[in-house]
Amino acid sequence: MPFPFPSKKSRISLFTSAFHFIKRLISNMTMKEFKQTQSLIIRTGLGRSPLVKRRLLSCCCGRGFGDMSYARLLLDLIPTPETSLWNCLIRGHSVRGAPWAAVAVYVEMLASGVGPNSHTFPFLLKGFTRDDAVAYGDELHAHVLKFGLSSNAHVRSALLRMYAVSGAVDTARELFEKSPERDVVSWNAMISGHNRSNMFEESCRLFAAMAGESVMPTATTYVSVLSACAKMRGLECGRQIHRRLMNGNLLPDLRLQNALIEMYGQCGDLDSAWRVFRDMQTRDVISWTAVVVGFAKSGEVDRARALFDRMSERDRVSWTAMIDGYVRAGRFKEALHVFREMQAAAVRPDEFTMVSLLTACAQLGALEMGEWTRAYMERNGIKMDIAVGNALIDMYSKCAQVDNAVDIFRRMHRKDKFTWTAMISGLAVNGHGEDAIDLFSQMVGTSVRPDEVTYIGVLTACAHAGLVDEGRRFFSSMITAHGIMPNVTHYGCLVDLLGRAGRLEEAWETISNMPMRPNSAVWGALLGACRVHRNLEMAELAAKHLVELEPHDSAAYLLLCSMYASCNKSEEARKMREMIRVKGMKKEPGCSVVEMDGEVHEFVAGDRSHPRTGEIYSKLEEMIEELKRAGYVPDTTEILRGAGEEEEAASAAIYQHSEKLAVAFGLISSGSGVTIRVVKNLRICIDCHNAMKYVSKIYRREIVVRDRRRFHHFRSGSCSCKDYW
DNA sequence: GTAGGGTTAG
Repeated sequence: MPFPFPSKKSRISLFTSAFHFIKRLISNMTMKEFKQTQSLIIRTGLGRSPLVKRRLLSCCCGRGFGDMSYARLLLDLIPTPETSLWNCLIRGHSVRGAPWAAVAVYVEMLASGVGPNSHTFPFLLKGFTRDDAVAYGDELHAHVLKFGLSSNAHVRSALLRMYAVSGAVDTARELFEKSPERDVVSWNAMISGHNRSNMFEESCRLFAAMAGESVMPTATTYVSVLSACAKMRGLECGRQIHRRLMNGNLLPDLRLQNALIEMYGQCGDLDSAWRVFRDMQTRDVISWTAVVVGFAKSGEVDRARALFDRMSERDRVSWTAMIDGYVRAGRFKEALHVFREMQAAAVRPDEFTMVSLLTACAQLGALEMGEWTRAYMERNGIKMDIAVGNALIDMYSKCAQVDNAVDIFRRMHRKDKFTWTAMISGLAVNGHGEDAIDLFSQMVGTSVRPDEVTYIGVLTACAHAGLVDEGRRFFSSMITAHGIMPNVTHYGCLVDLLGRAGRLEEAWETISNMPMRPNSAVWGALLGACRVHRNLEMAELAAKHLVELEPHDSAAYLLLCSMYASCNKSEEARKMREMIRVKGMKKEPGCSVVEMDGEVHEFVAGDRSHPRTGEIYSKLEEMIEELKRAGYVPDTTEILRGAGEEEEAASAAIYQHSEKLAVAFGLISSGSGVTIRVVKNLRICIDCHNAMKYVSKIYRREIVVRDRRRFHHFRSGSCSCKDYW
């Protein structure tokens, strides 16, 4: 039944109420119902009205509903669409995360002879990511100027945001400072933009400057500034803002309370974080996640887990935060377990989850799981961003697969300092010192600046490659060329570098002249060098310092013991053992992990907890016999024992070292020729190092042991470390 | 008939 034909004025009001009706109707509709409604509209004659066409188009482009190709058809039905209609289409593509399509529509609009208006650019730029901003940003900015839209506040804020997401804070600032008026939205865009570029002090400075210009902050402003305080651990600044908020009228506000929890949590003030959380009337998943992260980061991962278990809703962020909490706590197996729970809960992981997962794999040396993670990303279309790339490089390096790490490195289009640092260190610890140094010179040729961690990789590379003079040069160039002051770790590398090369006097001199107190790593490096270069006198001095720094660790004494023994000073060795026993010093329990079929198996010395423990021990027994037949003699100098204990007991203990158990397990649970990879928490002991060489030869297996300091690739009876470690 | 700024994870 057609509508009656009333006067023009009442016709407009009738149409208006019809539009509102249609709008309400359409908002919850499927596309099919929408098309049915549309045919009804056409039949009633309403469809001829440009207003109705616009409404239909607008609904089609809305979020969560509609169909862009159908919207396109509708637009094509309009003879000469004006800017607002094109804007609808542009907005549709933007909210659907397809900024390139939005740009294409914009270009088409221009080609059809229609110019943009002040609404066009906010729509167009809203969906821009970093890459879009880099690709189209400057040209679109030129369009803004050409069409005379640069004085519009909305357009300017959209441009500010665009420059901020691409990391071009300087351009954003220039635009901001040239603005005729700076309203609160543009200040907010500047503050969040600096947050995005990790320039948190500048965010706080802008916040102060804003007050100087009497611009009233909004809730958005406070959220951004609190986030900056959180990231820069600015607890005092954060507290001041909290006080201001309590005196103002903005609280309670969910987003602000979440930002407060986050700020307190990151700054380590868990009591305050908990108080804010406790006093909230309504909490969302972000509130819960923020408090879980707070506990996890302050080392209370079990408390974090207890809260996590109480969450009624868990999204990918909360799951990832929990995984990361275990990674931070060094509980990598549990991290992997949480990931499996996440999958069981059917929550889709993203690239953040992958980074945490890969970090756990790297630390465990779990290559299979790491490879699985990579394949999982490809299967599920999780994008490999720069952080994922960095995590992959690290994972492959820590699993001794340098070639794969290099492959990832080469394929990364963008590289940040973490990328370069991961690759340089990866090459260095895997024994490719020269390549690491080559890479460093390439890095210096780019705009990416090395930091103190990069230099640790560089110095490690020099040490492993025996490049003493280069190492010394790099050490001075870090100050002169890059303004980085060496810390105690750098001095440790330098001592290691000189010590390995047998320049013990220079190493000693370095320690004497360093501007800070040497730590145990520095003395440990010297002691290790003394052992290799058989300088008992200096070793005793180094050990003395080491014991002062770590009185409960027997490592230094054990090393001395073995030196006394090899210098035929058995009486000193005996006294040393006696002292260790009397002082009740403990050796940190050694622990080795080995991955088989994607599962991580953990062994401590004398471990009998493994389900296949019977088989493992009989293999171990057989293995020791084979080794002995081939000429292996157990070396028990590093074994703690009392005066009455016999050699036999000492060898029994040494046979059950965790890495031997791990290798025995590897031999029974993998096919012939398969490489066995073991990750140990301590340095590998002399006897195990020797035994591994025999195993690699007798069983024709490649064995890779990653210990606390480096990799040992055992192949055909010898080790890549050339017996220096 | 439509618009700009924000928070949780690496």
